Amino acid sequence: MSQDMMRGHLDGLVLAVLTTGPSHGYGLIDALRDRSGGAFDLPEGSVYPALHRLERAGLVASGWSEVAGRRRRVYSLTAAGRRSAEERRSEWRSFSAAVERVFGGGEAGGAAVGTTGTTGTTGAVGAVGA
Amino acid sequence: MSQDMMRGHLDGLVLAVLTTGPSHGYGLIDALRDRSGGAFDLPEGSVYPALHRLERAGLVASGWSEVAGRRRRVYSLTAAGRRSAEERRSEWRSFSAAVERVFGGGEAGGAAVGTTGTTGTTGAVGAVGA
DNA sequence: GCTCATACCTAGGAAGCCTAGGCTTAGAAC
DNA sequence: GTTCTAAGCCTAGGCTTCCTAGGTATGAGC
Repeated sequence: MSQDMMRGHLDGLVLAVLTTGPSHGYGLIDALRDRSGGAFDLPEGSVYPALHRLERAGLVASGWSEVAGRRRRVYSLTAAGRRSAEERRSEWRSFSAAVERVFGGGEAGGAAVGTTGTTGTTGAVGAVGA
Repeated sequence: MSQDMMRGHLDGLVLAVLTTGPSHGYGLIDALRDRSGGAFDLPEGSVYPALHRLERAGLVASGWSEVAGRRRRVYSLTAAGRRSAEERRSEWRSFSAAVERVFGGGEAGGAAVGTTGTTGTTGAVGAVGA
């Protein structure tokens, strides 16, 4: 994978994980890694701020729980969060489909891209080359 | 669609459009809008800096052309740009598949998310609720 | 002459993610 | 008993990227 492709997608992914049940920060990181097949191995510095952002926005709620003498902050979806998770999923689908169209359109080699109506001019390019 | 989901994807999309042939800034905006089915209607302030960035990186080359008395800066892929376009496409495919797995995994309602080995504790959460 | 569409450009701001640190507790190692 | 590792949490600061909002110039239509 690479740098920051997931800008703007993290929140949706976190919400998606939380639709399966409450989780705490560390567990969420693991869940994201597992469910993505190892592709998303997010640093804590990404996930915790995201969770706080989502809580501020009222999409998740948190509570402390004590497990084996250790404090955990457990996050779960609010009603708004559940709605938002659905929205973000369908937004992702649209986005993904659009990207796919753009990437897919370039398959067939030579077709001109169309320079806004004024057709037949694109070929006459000066000093442009590989 | 929404705000800035395409962070980190713009360059790849621009390169993808240019694989079908040279284009200038305005034409590229049109091509992206058309090929995405209207989803990507990018402002010039996004596209021009992206083109300049790509040129600095050696992935596209530009040349001026005169069309109907108007100057156009026409961009085309370099050899490195073609390689990069391919790379970014396959990166997108991986990324997209990973996101799909995360979004898809939440379908079946109640399955616990797994809180890092220490199983059977996630349910015992304090004041967390919708 | 005015407006609109084409066509280019840039400065500045906002947002998001990551790097790099710091904190605590439990359990294992020695 | 001290030290180390892992589980957990957190934040400040920086970098990149995109968008907003402005600017310029030409040709066509009225």
